[in-house]
Amino acid sequence: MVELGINAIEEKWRRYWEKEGIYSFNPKSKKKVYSIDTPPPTVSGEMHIGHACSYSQQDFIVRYKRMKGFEVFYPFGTDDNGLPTERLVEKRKGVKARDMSREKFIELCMEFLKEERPKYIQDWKNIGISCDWNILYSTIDSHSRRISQWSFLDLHKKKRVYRKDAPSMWCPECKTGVAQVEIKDKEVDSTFNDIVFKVEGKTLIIATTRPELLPACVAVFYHPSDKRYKKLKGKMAKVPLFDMEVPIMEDERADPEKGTGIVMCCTFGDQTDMEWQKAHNLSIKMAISEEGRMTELAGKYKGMSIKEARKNIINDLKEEGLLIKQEPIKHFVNVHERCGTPIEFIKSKQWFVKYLDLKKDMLKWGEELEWHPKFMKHRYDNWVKGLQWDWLISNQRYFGVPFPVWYCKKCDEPIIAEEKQLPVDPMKDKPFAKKCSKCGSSEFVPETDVLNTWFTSSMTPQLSTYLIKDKEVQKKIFPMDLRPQAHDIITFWLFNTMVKSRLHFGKNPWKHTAISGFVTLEGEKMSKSKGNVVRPREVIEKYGGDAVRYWASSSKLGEDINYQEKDVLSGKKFVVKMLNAANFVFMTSRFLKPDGNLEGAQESTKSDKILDNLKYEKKMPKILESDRLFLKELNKVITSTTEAFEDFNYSKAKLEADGFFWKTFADNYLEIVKYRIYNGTTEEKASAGYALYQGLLAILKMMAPFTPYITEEIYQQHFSKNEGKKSIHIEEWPIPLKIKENKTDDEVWDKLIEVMTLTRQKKSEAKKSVKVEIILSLPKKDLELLDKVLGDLKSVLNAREIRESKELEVEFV
RNA sequence: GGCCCCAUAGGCUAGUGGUUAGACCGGCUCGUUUACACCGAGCAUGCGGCAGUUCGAUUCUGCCUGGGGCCACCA
Repeated sequence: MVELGINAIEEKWRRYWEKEGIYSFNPKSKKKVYSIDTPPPTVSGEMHIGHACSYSQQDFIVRYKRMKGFEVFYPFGTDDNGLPTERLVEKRKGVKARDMSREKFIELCMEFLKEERPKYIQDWKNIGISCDWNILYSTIDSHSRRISQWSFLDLHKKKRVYRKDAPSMWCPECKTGVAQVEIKDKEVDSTFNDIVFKVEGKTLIIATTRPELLPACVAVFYHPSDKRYKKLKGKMAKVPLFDMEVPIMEDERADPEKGTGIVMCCTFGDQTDMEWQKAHNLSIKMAISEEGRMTELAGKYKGMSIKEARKNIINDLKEEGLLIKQEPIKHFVNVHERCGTPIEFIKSKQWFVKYLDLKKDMLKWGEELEWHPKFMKHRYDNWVKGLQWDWLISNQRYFGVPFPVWYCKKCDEPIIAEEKQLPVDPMKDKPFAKKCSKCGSSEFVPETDVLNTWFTSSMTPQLSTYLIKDKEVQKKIFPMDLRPQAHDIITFWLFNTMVKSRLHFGKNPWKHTAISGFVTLEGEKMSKSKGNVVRPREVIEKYGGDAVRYWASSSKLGEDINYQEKDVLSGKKFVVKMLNAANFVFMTSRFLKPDGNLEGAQESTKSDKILDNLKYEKKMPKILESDRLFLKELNKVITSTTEAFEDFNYSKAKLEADGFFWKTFADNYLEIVKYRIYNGTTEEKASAGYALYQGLLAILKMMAPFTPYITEEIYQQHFSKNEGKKSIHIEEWPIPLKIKENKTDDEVWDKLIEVMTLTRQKKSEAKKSVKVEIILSLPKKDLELLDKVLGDLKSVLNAREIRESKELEVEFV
């Protein structure tokens, strides 16, 4: 007696697949390559159910392609550089990056990853993702650093990167630069203050929520069509409290409806202020420091926090009679998602990728990509059309890929590393150049910024492809066939990868993109802050990886899927049913008897009497009519499932294959042949046996992309010795069997099922057992139609006799 | 403010210019124990609203309503 639970079965095959290299990419293969740009998940401790879902969905497609005969290149990577890792390490280790040396912190991050990464990757293995785990990268390893830095070098050569003193988003609380993804909207209470400016001694009232920015005021704007202020054009306005005058200018971005219709521009209160600064070439005044305190510019308010300064300035304005009105309002501001502090714009030297000039091309590139589903392209187009800034790629952080750059200590000229010295750490390494090409100085200072994490992850096609050393093979892999990902990062990952690939290689990185939806719980997006998260580890533990995948296959590509535990339970039911059906087909002694906790498969000894084990016949024996009709139905479902897969419509494929298995195969066909299996002649058994064998094998193959574990279990148990493959997952995708056809086949099969259903109905209405013996009467035309299957019909309905009458009648014996 | 997606039984969903609109979970009525009670058979319940196109609309178009999302703005 061997106790065999579902988790143990899955574990067993997972090990087997790795040991046998079932999913290994063979660079020497003659087959056509199908390559996937697998999303590298951010190492975050534990897999999210959304990951489980979207990686399963891409895996369905990949497994199908593999069975279709492609040499599949399916790498895996983890995205573990940058802020998310820093935060996780800070949280787990209870440290603050800024309280320790940079070196020490980086060391801590690396240690943490070494520990955590394998555990994290295991989650992906557990849901049966069929990656080649030997083609593995991390976005912080030296391989990735080299490629990321090469990307910078190449873009520099192509004059696509530049360094500029520019404002960027900054969190004064965390004292760090902040990326756009880390920003969220928050509604806050604020006050609209009507403040008095003076123009030639006359009062000009301007409304603002940020009076503390008065010292940074550089201009005053009104809308060109605003007649109230037209007369002020070209004049100067005196800023209250601060002894300075600023020009009054026209700009369409000023909204006549808002406040008093005239607005002060302070560098940098918000994005519009930055636009104005640029558009009108205004001077730059920084009233707030990186520490979040008022600068010298603020005079007597210097050193105060933003809040303190606001309070004090308002009091002073009041005292001097320069504050006319205060109105409490609620409005949305951008805040740092971590601490909820409103974002400031702080001017600093940053690196950018120049791409705003390419917007038209970007739209064309998107056009050349095949989107699944199509409508997801709108997100991309929308984003491109709305682009207003070049791509900021430098971050003032610690744990990331360093810029391969030094600066001349004397003249600040950048010195770029050379390709052969990559990967390079400018804080440890020296540039090859001995002297500054501009001023001849030989003293250099390293760049301490790191490349933004998207700068590296936008190189994933190269991060994986370059792990294969053979250049000829690389050409077969890239451009890649498929980029699967979720829709939330179209504007980041997909877009940036597209840009990089175009700038570096002049071509799209992939042919297709498959965009998956989100997992919701009771209709709402899952998120930690809402507390409505489901942990896949627990779900897998309880129901198995196959069951989770089965659930994930029920939603269409691109559509959100609602998580319901009972849907995962359905997956587990499928697994059990499958095993039991195989058990019947082969009449093996192995018997799965699930107990309450769904643990159990066990060997039992109930073998003896049950007919001969199914004998494998490669050649088709003489096929009886109902078996032939069943195989025709099988052919139909093979065709439709294949078509669905070709269209990336895995959910339809699963629906068809699963429905065929449960209804046609298990509930109907098995019942039809049961009597023959137990009591038939050799010929009758052989015919049924052949159809059962081929039917089950095709079902297993069609379901293999969805439930890889149980299909492998059954394949190994019963089929591999005949079929000769090491795994069902490198089997050939089924094709319709060659069998004779008659015009009336569909009609006969449908009639057969109809008569079965109606008879069962009569029995049910009479509250009799389905097995009760009857005398069945059928109209003449039905009898003629069913002529060749009457024997099976009799046995499946337990009819003593089938007679002719006007309509279907059931008489109980 | 711009754009995108969705709307089918109590819940979650499939699907179609003419169909008895199909599953699953749940409900109800039964049955079964020689593959399977995580089973089998049967029953009941459904196309958000208004207009248009059409011989015919749940399906196509427009608007409305409701839900979800992306982007922008937020003096």
